[in-house]
Amino acid sequence: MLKIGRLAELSGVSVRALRYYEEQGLLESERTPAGQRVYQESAVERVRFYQQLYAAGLTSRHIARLLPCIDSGHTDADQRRMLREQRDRIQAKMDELASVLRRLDELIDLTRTHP
Amino acid sequence: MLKIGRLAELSGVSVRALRYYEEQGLLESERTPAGQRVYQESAVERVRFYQQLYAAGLTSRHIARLLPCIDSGHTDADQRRMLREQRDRIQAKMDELASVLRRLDELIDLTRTHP
DNA sequence: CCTGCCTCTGACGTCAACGTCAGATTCGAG
DNA sequence: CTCGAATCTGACGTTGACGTCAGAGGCAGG
Repeated sequence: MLKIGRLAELSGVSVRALRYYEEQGLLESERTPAGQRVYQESAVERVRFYQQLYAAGLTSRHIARLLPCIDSGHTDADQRRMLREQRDRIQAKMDELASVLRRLDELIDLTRTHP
Repeated sequence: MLKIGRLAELSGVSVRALRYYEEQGLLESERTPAGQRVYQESAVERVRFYQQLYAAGLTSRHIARLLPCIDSGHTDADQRRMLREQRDRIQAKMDELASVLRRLDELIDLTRTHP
């Protein structure tokens, strides 16, 4: 059982971010009688996963729509379509990054021989 | 010789974006006597390259600092450091994307067998 | 000369994922 | 009990890459 500050530490995000995730419907929390948030240990992994998804260019809304798949393993046609959509988008982005990487490497080589 | 609307068409960005690039010092333009912008054909390629760099997570300022390397092929120590910095950042991001891709693929597999 | 589209500058609007601040509570160590 | 640290809600601020709108002027065809 973690309080919000501890979860923030363990998962490497800010307290504000965790409250924001809850606001967006991504992260549930129990409450103490006084109203303080309490999380399961498993929340650490979940928050880290969210960070990866954000870094991959998904929005809160995308993630919210993926949650049912992640939690239940069950999906309707729409969700499966979205999963593939995001998958393809990420693949495309990787290709683009690879292309930029090659160009930067060329530049680096070029400026090593031409200082 | 291209006017701004034509360049926007050919390079796939908005007219507003082109003016913004100029504002940020990324794109020069000649001017007609009446003050309208005129570009070389080579601007098309350049703008497309900028789009790739933006997509790779660089900011206008980053790109502006890279311009001397791109144009002259000469660099000082600071610029070389920055080139490697961006290169490494992009590599790290690709690794992260690859990781997310694997997880999404797992999910897709899982939801194919568990519809 | 008229007209409809293009372009100009300048300025405010947008969107997402938080940062930050204020003021009030609550917790926990001593 | 006390007092500093952590937490709460609510609300406004930030940043980057543009979108959008207003008002004015330029350009080509008929």
